[in-house]
Amino acid sequence: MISYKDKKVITIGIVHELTGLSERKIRYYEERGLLFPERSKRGTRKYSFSDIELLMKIADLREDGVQTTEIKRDMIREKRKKDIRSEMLQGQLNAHFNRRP
Amino acid sequence: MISYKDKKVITIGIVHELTGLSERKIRYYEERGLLFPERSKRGTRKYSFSDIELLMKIADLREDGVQTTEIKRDMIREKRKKDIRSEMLQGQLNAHFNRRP
DNA sequence: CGTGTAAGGAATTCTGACACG
DNA sequence: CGTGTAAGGAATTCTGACACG
Repeated sequence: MISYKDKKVITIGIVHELTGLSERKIRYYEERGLLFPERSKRGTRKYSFSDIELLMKIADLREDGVQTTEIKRDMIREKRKKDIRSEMLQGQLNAHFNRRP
Repeated sequence: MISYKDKKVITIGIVHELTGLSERKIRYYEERGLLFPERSKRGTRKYSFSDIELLMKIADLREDGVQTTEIKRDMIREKRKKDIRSEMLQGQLNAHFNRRP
């Protein structure tokens, strides 16, 4: 289920090229818990294409004056909804095929 | 038709991490015309996931003693075949729908 | 709170070259 | 031919801090 889109391989300089965001901003949004780049052996941050898309969304929201705390809250809400939907789907599949989960 | 797989965004250090090939080898295969990374503004090489897959194939062939010249020749042959196939397909489509290309 | 900037160090990348085989 | 390595410079990245608002 994880493809190229989620592989963390892009350095912060390239992310800056791709998004136009300053490295300061990119690091700050991480500090606020909005995204989680991996680290290479020597400690440099590595981002995925998904991270880049997320950063663009964050940039849009920030332009509208939305604070990072609110952005984080919304992200958590959305994730919860998504988790519930996949739980329900899984439950229905179980009911049909397993009888006993 | 171009997706994340072909976007050139990965620095040589990460390519080395991912493939296990030395930077020397990676640059040399480029010198021999086997792959074509892009350059960032400041001149650092940028590779795609496709490039990484290609590098793994090259590494396998090199292990079998195949020279870079032969590898290049084979790659050109394959590309030609592929081009011909898509030309033929295009021709058939034209014949069916256009009558006159 | 969100972002810029100067600071200093450590790690990265680049090129051209010499070495060996 | 294919690859390692030492060399020197330029660019990158990192962290912690101060500034402003």
